[in-house]
Amino acid sequence: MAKAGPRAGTLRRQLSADVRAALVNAAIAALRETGYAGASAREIARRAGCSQALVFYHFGSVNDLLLAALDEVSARRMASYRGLLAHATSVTALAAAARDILTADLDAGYVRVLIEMITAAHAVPGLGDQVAERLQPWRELTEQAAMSALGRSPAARLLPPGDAARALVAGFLGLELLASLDNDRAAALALLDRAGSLARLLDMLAGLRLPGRKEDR
Amino acid sequence: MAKAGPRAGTLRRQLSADVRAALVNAAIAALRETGYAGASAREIARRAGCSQALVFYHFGSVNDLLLAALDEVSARRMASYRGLLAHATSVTALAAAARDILTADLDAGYVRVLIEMITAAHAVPGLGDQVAERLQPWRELTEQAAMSALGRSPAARLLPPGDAARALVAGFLGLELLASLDNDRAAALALLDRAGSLARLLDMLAGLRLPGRKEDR
DNA sequence: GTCTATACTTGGATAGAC
DNA sequence: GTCTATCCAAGTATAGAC
Repeated sequence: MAKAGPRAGTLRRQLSADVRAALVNAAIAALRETGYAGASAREIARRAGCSQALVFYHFGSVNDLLLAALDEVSARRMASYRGLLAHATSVTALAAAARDILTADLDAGYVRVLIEMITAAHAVPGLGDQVAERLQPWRELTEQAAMSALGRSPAARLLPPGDAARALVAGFLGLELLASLDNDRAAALALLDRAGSLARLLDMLAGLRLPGRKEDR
Repeated sequence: MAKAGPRAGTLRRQLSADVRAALVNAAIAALRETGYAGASAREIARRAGCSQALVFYHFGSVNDLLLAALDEVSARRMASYRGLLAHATSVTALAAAARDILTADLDAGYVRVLIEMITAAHAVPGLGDQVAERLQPWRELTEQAAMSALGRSPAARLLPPGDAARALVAGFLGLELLASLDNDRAAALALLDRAGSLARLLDMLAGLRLPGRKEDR
């Protein structure tokens, strides 16, 4: 997280890193609670308890700080969920994991941060590519999860993992938007429970058909 | 569209209505192309070719103009799609209609307008309820479509129309977000083609099971 | 009804003291 | 590295001429 740090790890350097971390955390909170428009240098500095000038000293511009905040969110998500998804080897397990993940994301506001940056990217020139870059690892993780869940079942023919991943990510984003609008995340979670039931059906069908197939030598 | 208009429909009144309409159209275009943050009174007036002061004269505030723009978008969507969805009496037909509708929405930028307002509602106090109000008819239309598509098939047990409608709306929003980010709507449409294949499977399953049921007297 | 001009506010970014 | 002070741009909203 430190910029370079080759020489002696002095106290000053440590304090400076603290400020950077505080600014990033404040930026995440501001994005989540007041949106991109409300995430101004002044607002973020107020939350971090420091001067507004430090935003520009440490990050160059507000946008670059917000991108650093998005990086941090991505890193946290990856650390938490990679393990959760690694063992989802059935559609049922994938649906259950998706439910846990959405719950955590809604609580932590990670999806909100993502949505704010995606929406802002539409208006701010050049931001789109940088946001897309940071979304990419997440999409890959989702695709991998879809692959291990669908496995070699016939469902993979009807819905390739790439498409499944896109649908899952889009679903997360859309559900968060609706949940934030009516301030009701229970409905979103109920929907994922339904998905769980459908997943069990899919796994059953896969189980019925798999033995009858005659490929893979 | 006119405010009241009880007396003689003079030329002046007509011209005034034209300005109102021009402002609403300019607001829609601004929301679509520059987002909520870029949809300022100055920008909208520039697009409408009139003075910035007229925004406040006719609509009182920028937010109220943007809500009028959302009303107009809702009205146009309803007029176009109600007929399209009325005859979707199978999941396959529903998927096909959804594909046509998403294509039209992406081209016209209607979903974009909606997303901008939903996202803004998160930050602007009091806006959420007004946006939710305007989203309601759309949700009802979608639910009705889901009902007529699922009909009395067993799928309706696993996925009630209300949940199906929520999933559809969330999917539209999420797909538009992703499509705008990578500037690629082909991927979103390809996904809906996949949904079409799955829908055919669902209809087949429903057809297999329906004859064997013994209720509804 | 429509315009120009302006008061007021907020935000990005920099300068310079410490 | 961190602060205060400041410049400049852009936005909302209103006043007043026409």
